[in-house]
Amino acid sequence: MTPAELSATVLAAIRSTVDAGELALPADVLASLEVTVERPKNRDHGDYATNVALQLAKPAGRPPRAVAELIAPRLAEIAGIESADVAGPGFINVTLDVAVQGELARTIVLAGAEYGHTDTFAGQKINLEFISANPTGPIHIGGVRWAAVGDSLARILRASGASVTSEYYINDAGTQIDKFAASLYAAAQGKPAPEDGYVGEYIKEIADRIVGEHPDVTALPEGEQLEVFREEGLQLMTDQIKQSTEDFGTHFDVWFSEKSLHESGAVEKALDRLREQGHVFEKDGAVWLRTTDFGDDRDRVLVRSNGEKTYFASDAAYFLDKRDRGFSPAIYLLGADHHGYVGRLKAIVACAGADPDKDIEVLIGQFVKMLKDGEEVRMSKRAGNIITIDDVVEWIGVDAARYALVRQSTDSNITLDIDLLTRQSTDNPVYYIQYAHARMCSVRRNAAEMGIDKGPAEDFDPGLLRHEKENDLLGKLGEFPLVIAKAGELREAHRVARYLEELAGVYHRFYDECRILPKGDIELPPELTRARLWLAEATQTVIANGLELLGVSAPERM
RNA sequence: GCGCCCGUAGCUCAACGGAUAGAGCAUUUGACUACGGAUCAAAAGGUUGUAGGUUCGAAUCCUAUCGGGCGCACCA
Repeated sequence: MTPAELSATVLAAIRSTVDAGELALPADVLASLEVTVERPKNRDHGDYATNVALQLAKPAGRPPRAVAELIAPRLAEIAGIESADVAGPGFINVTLDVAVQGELARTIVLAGAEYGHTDTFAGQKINLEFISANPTGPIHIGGVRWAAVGDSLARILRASGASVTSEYYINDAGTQIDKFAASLYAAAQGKPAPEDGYVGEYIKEIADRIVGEHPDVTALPEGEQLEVFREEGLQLMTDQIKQSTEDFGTHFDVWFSEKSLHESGAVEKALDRLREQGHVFEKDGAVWLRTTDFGDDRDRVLVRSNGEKTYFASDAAYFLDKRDRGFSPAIYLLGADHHGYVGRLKAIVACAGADPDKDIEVLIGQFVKMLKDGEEVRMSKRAGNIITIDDVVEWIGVDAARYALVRQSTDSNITLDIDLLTRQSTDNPVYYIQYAHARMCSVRRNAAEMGIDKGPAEDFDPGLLRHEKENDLLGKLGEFPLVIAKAGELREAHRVARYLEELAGVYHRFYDECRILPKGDIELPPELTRARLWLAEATQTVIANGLELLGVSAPERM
């Protein structure tokens, strides 16, 4: 019995208690009631515990324990439930029959890669935009965090049934691109970089490549040269970013060009649509959007008095484009330096007649801080000390990098010690998880050599899995679908990572105490060996499925 | 000044408003005739920054305050 099935069972028991006239509950309370069951930390509290009686105490007008005393006996009568006891302030602790619990192993193995997937977000069409760093340089360590988190979030939401389009917004219009072109031009000419230009080593490399492919370029008039450097540089830089993210296991379904919004007239059209909604006005020769109507702290300029459209105008056009493509919500994953954008983005949505509470979500992630020799490293493109996504991959590999970045809540600043990273230290918990997976694979290899396998599904006897460590493991395996759904609902990918660490721990402890294969004078009933092979394979399945959600490999050997 | 995020073990971090706040690293001590020791067992480590409040129950919610990070453009 899975936790979800148990929740439904508890709900049914409550309904029948109400139907029998033993418990009075307002109809709306009963209709909207969500029963949660959880694995108690203390195993004296049964296999699962629910606090539903505590929640119902007030609407029922009865003490929580009294409510629990009504529900528990009905649960205890249900087939598969060994006992249901009232404890503490009114928790109901449920213990399942061993075989009912063990059945989960067969369920998981048969479901395979599908286990953990639910239809929680079925029907939702979600747009998930992340990184979207300017194509004027390689993705640095800050962007890498979003590459790991955003990509994992996309996978998690898909696993819970959502249709997700991952998207990278390329800021290929505007003055920063002019500066980029001018910087390339200067580098090619051997001149010092322009003021406020881009300086890194990569500028020289790109300039050299362009000159290599267009030997005549330096002979052209300056204006034409700038045009070549702009177009070619943009292309090369974008290609590099695409390559880097793909190498990192992060895939974008859509690469969206800001320039295309201008060229297609989408920005103009967006301005018209906002005008129709009545939130556009003119002042001091500029065109403004009255975002203060919707909680922004000041109104924003759409078209400057010199006639140039602002970045904000293309932001508005971009959101409308997403909306026209049918997404709700459009999720933006932004760095902490952009949190001031939340208000204005929401205001765009409201001004466009959409619902800022439903059609857009802005997730703010905190920065990655770096330590070297015990001191914080301040990156600056000017100082040429930027650490890129490719550097990180080269040092520790994709698995360790993605894991280190995704295992922590994006609400927290994280600190990465570069010395530790470059030393490829094995204290990264990702190895603990991968090792559990590799260990299971090794057991299966050994079993195969001994001519043993888990046997056909109909011969699996779930009632044999009665060891305490087996019970722990089964309980943890059962949580997986809920963890994924919760991580998706809260947009918190790190929950999956933390869960896998717990699961790997429970597996290692099971492995330590419960021998799977016979050896020498260790006697093991063949049917127990087979049952444990089912359990171990179920664990392997869940670890592999979980790592897949994080974009981390599940190696068969390490 | 206004706004967003954070403050939990020596360090890095967890904890749908739930029962005795948990892991890893580091420290101390055990288990190598190993189904892979990249493991396991155990010890030690905490007034959840501080002070109030809300309730059956607060690390979590509210208020104040202290400390840290990041923002407050006709820049992109």
